[in-house]
Amino acid sequence: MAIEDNGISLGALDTLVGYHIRRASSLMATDFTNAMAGTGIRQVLFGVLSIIAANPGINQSRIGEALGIQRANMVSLINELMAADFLTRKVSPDDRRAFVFELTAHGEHVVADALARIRQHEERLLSGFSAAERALLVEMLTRIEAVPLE
Amino acid sequence: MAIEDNGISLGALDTLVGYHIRRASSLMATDFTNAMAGTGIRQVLFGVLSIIAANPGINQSRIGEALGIQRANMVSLINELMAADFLTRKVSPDDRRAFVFELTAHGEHVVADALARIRQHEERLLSGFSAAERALLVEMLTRIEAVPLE
DNA sequence: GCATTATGTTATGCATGAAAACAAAATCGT
DNA sequence: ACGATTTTGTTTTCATGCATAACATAATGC
Repeated sequence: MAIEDNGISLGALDTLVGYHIRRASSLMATDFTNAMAGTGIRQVLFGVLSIIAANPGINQSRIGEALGIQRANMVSLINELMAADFLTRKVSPDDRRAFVFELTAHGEHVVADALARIRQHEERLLSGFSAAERALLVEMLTRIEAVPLE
Repeated sequence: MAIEDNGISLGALDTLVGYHIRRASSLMATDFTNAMAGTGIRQVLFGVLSIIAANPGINQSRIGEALGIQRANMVSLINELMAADFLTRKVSPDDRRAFVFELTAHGEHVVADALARIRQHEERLLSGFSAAERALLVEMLTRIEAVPLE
């Protein structure tokens, strides 16, 4: 059983993939927050913006579907992004219940800026990884994401 | 840019390691919760128990240090585990401010049961991974954990 | 045309994590 | 030995994330 720098053993956690994913996720989230300080962009919000940028005209439910966010929790996220003038929202011509979204010019700019910061942030945390290693890591994580939970 | 099963593109997210770690973490957390239903054990609680099991006599601050949990947030976790009779807490002979912890017999039993469930849960989500791949994944994640955030 | 499903919404609860401030004890520096 | 500093556990508070239930309105299926 490996002993950490601080002399504390992780015990069973040491070999649990889930634990290390959780820790890495928390760590990256913290650095992400720091990297985005002052921009008002959080991980989820960037996710939503990225989906809209790549799928203009997408509706709320499908954004949530892509990101694993429930319909109910999408509402306040969209409100937040609308209030910040990152999005335009129109009633779908095909479905009067649904809204379709696009980025505003301001939103486009913010996404570009955020992306630059995020790339620096990832570079900072993944400087020890070659491009091939990063791709391999993403590929492995994607395989986990692909597992159905019943 | 890759298109997902549902026909929605992830856009910039697609190549961001942080996004995939976040998604995998959330996914594993959900399945963990299901796997532990009825036991009262959550990811954090198992973490604390595992640290105590591997380092009997450890104090509260150092548990938090090992897991990246702040002192303030350790308090209610410990209270919860004490209330469930998983732990014994004694004042440290070396430091009258500090408590030292050990698992109760009940706690030992619960950890063993939880670990069995967790191994099944990991097996379920990582069935597509060889032992070498799992080790590689953990090794890569550990390298991220090792990066100082200033 | 009626039952069912989909979309967006409100409200609520629980869990996580960060921050500030505190008392009591230990440690450090001189 | 004594005063300043640090450490330990604690309370309180806040922001965020994620889940569930229930609802009105619109679309779809039979």
